[in-house]
This record gives sequence, C-alpha cells and structure tokens, in this order.
Amino acid sequence: MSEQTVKKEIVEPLLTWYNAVKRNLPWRDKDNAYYTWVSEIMLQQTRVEAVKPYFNRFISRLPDIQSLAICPEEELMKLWEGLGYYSRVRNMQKAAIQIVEQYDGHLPKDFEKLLSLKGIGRYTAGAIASIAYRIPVPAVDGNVLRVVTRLTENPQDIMKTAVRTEIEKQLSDIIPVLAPGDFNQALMELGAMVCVPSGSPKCNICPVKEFCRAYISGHQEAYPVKAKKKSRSIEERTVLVIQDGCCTVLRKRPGKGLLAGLYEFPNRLGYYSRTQVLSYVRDLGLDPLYIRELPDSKHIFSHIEWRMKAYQIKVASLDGELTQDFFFAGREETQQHYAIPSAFGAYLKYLREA
DNA sequence: AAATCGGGGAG
DNA sequence: CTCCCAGATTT
Repeated sequence: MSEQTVKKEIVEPLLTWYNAVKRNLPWRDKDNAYYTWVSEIMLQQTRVEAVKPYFNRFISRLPDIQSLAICPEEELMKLWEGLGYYSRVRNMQKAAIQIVEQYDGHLPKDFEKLLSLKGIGRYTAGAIASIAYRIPVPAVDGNVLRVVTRLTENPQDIMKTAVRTEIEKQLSDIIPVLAPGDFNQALMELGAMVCVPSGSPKCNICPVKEFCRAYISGHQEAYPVKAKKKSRSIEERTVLVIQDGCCTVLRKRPGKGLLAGLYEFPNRLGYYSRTQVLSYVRDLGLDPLYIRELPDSKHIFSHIEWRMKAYQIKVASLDGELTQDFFFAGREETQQHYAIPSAFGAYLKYLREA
C-alpha cells in the first residue's frame, strides 16, 4: 500500500495555531525581503537560538543589499565568525552584487529567479518567495520533512531528492494562496516546537494530530526515516601560538575548502615534538627563544574531528619578512579584523600573552 | 548520488 | 558518544 498524501484539512488549524503561538523573532513579520533572505541563509543547518545574536548585528552593519554588496571581505567574515558554513555569506555577497547589477538592488519576486542566485536553493527560494512576496510555493526544510513524513507515515529516506520533490508537490496542492508564508512558517514552527526532532514529539498539544497517521498508529518515533551518516575521520594536528613581544603569528587560510579564507594559528598535520616544532619555526625564518606545551583541545566538524596538541613559542622580534602567508598581528587588531574559526577557540586566550 | 562544508545543543 | 539543525554546492 502506498503512503497517502498530506491532507488539506491541516491548513486551517495549522494557521490558527501558528497565529496564536508563533515566536516573536527579530526577522519575523518585518515586511522586508532582505531581512527574510539574511535570516534564511543564517538559519540553514543552524538553530534559531544560534542565529539570534548574529542577525541584528548583521542588519545594523549591512542594512540593505547595496551595503552587503560592497562590504569588505574581512568585515563580512567577521560578522559571520563562529556561525559556520562560511561559504553561505560569501555566496550571499555574490548574489547581492548580482542583484544590484541585474535587479536594481531588489530581490526578484520570482521563484526561478531567486533559485538562480548564489546560495539560494529550493528551500530558500521557496521561503523568500512565500514569506516576503506571498508567492504560493512550498519551502521544504528538515522540519517540514519530519512533520510531513509523520503526518503521512512516509517510510522513504528523507535524504533522497525524489522524496523531497514528492513532498513539495503534495504541499503545492494544499498551500493557501492567501497566506503561503504563514503556512510554510507554521509547518516549520510546528516541527521546531511540537513535532520535535529529539525526544518525544509533543502530540498532546499538536493542532493537527487528528490528521496524523503516525499519531493515530502510535508510531511517531519511527519517522522520519533517514540513512545513517558516515562516520567522521580523525585528524591529529599541532597548533602553534608563536609570539614576539607584542604580536602573534597568524595565517590566512586558502580560498577554497574547509574554513576558506579565515585566519588561524599556524598548524601542522600530525603531532610534533618540541624539537620538530622548533625546527619548523626556524624554517619560517624565526628565532625561537623558548617553548612550552599548551593544553590539548578537540574540535568536531561535520565530517572531520581535529585532535589538537599545541605549543606556545616565544620568538625574537623580527627584522625581515615572514615566509608564505604568515604575518604578525596584535591582539586588538586580530579581534577587530581577523575572523578566526571556533576550532581554534581553546587558544584564543593566549593572544593576550603576546 | 555522495561528499563537502561549522558549530553547538539535546538526549 | 550520536543526531540534528528554516541546506547549498561541488564532485
């Protein structure tokens, strides 16, 4: 027996429930498509609570698409520092430039045109179109996939593209023309607050439980179905906090790959001994005066885990140039201008000991 | 279709 | 620990 489709009867109770209990979020009900865009990019794979402190600061500094388009890279990355998935903000700036050039600085009021912009996929295009412009298109994120697979007891793997496409089609058939944005947000709000991903869903307070096959059968926890993730690989690294009288050595990471274009303490793959570290520091053109070990730390990315051993090395003040991309930076200068990812968070405190 | 890309909170 | 989060892009 094939799974049934999501019922049109959920629309009204869902909208009523949403209007009664929705959270007051900084980007919600603001009638500004740019705010919707920024919030949706920040919210990709990121919890509402994590986004809150970033959103207002970002909007204050970059209040419109034009200002985003011309923002210097260092400042842009600093605004995103700690939020992760840094290509999101780089893509957003590329799109902003395109919007200024092609659309007179206004987000296009068209799903396909939104979809063609950098960093805007099917979910985000649907969210902006429906929330900011009342265009009746679905916006299927992880919340919606969970809610809908429970409503319909859909046993398919939600990671498969075909499943999401099918759910988009089902939702397209019931999405209310008068309030598409509220409907999409209501599904997401329900997923975040009631039909939750961790722990038991709060079916007792669900406005659409009577239309939910999983609730009726008591199999809520069986959905959504999702293939198990591949396990993370482990990388052993040695992190170097190299300092003269005032400053600490930093490096700008390559423009592609992990943490692209962010700043970091010099670090090497593998665990180095003191002797190996001193040899490496001399190779950089520096004159080490003394060395001590710092506490180990660990950082978990989505697909890699760094296990870090670290050293603090005092070096003589330098006359000439450092090799490669390395440079000395003061503490204040670093905090103001250089975005350093959380992976190095355990060693930021030593910036002050330069 | 699978891999890459961050960081933090919940259980 | 594992899993997930208002996913998109690259390979």
